[in-house]
Amino acid sequence: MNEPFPETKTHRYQYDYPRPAVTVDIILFVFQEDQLRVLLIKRANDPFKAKWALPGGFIGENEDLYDAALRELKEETNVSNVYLEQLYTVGKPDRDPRTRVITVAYFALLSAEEVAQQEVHGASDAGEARWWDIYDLPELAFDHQAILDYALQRLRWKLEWTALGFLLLPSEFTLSELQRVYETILHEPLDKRNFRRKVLAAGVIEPTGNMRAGDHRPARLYRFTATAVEMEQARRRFP
Amino acid sequence: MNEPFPETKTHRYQYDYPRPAVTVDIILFVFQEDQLRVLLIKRANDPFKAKWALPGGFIGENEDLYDAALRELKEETNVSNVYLEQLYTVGKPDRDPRTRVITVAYFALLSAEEVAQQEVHGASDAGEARWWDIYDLPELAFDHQAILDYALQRLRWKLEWTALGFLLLPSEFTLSELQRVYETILHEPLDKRNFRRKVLAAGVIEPTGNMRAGDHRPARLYRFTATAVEMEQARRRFP
DNA sequence: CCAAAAGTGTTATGCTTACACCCATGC
DNA sequence: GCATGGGTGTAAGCATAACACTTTTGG
Repeated sequence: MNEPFPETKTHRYQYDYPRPAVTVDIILFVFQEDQLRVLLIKRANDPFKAKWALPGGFIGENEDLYDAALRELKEETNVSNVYLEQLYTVGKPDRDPRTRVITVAYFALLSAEEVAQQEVHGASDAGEARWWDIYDLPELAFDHQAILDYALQRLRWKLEWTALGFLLLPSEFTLSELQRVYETILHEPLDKRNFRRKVLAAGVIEPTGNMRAGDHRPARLYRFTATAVEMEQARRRFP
Repeated sequence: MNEPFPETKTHRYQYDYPRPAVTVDIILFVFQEDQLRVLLIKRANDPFKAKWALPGGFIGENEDLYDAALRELKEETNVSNVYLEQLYTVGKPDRDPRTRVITVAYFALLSAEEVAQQEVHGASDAGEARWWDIYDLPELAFDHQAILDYALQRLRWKLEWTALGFLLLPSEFTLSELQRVYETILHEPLDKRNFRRKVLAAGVIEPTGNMRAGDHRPARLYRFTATAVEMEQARRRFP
């Protein structure tokens, strides 16, 4: 073996002009225990050691941005069936004190069913990972608070104009559960009758015929319709 | 002088991991002669030699993405007073055959007044530059057609939900002129009375008191209100 | 039988749409 | 006086918002 560099040295990539490092960070939203939560990872190293940060990492040499986000998500949370949408690209020169980093932020929605199936805690090699209530966050590393604020803004907006709410729920859900998702994300109470009329009129959900037995009167279960899913799939990607 | 490399060789920038090149490209819209137009530059070199491409270039080593877009715009068109908004980031590994390039696309709106003041043709050192009717475009280099399609979609959407139309007009304009902007961008005819009622009710424009003398009955001139401009300024930036 | 959540209709209001004619000016 | 674009109102239909009681179950 005739390595060009000794083993203790890393390989060097050389370019004629300076290049920034490019990462993807992911804002992964879930709805658990009547809370809207995001996944954060406690940083093991400086800078911002012991602060919480969005999961993410460097893009591969021959990897599409979307694929990189999927891969990071898979590495961190072991989920693959997820709604993923590009959010924004940040690139202030000093946002990472080590080197120039440009970050393409994605936001992701994970259904409750998949959250239950996955073991997310400690899944990261970057440090401790846990879910945080969006309305009770710790101090965040880098400019991640601003990215998260923007993600929440976009999520709210999409909720009002598209039919994204059910992506955070299991495949069968009651209208009250759906309403709680909306109320939690929008952070305001909604009128029950108007909510039901509106969501039913939109034609994005249909009754499954099943009922959810509970402590009290059983509730009709709904699923989202195939066309609603397709519409979101079509909208989510560039262009 | 003890240069580490001979003059004929460029300096080398070295990193431990591969890094993509990062560029900003700009979709610059103007409204001229009842057409919605974009600025394109004819490529002088391969790849895609003699094809038309969006103006853009590499980000500086210590330059914010937004600033890079502003600088490129200034270099290409000599304009600085412009509405600029981040559109999308594309990064398919093979979109540029030479090397891995990630492009942050911005879209920009230039008022008619400024277009008139600037000399845009030939302003680019990258080759011939000219305005193209958005509905009669040449074949484009790279994935620029897809980026442009997306920019147009976003422009239409913003036009319906915000009050962006007047950014393409001179500071004083008639309601008919404003309506023509909307009709051209949305690519559909609008009802004159409804259009006027709606735009006036929105409170984003106000009469200046002046009249435009023309071939026929003079038309009232309007300006957009200070609050409307501020609202757009506030909305445009991340977060 | 009581607590708790599910479910259900009507009215008033404002917004959107469709639609046709007179007005002021230059030539 | 005529051609050209500027300017104006109304009625119908539709979506939204406000609002309170009955139903079904488990304990």
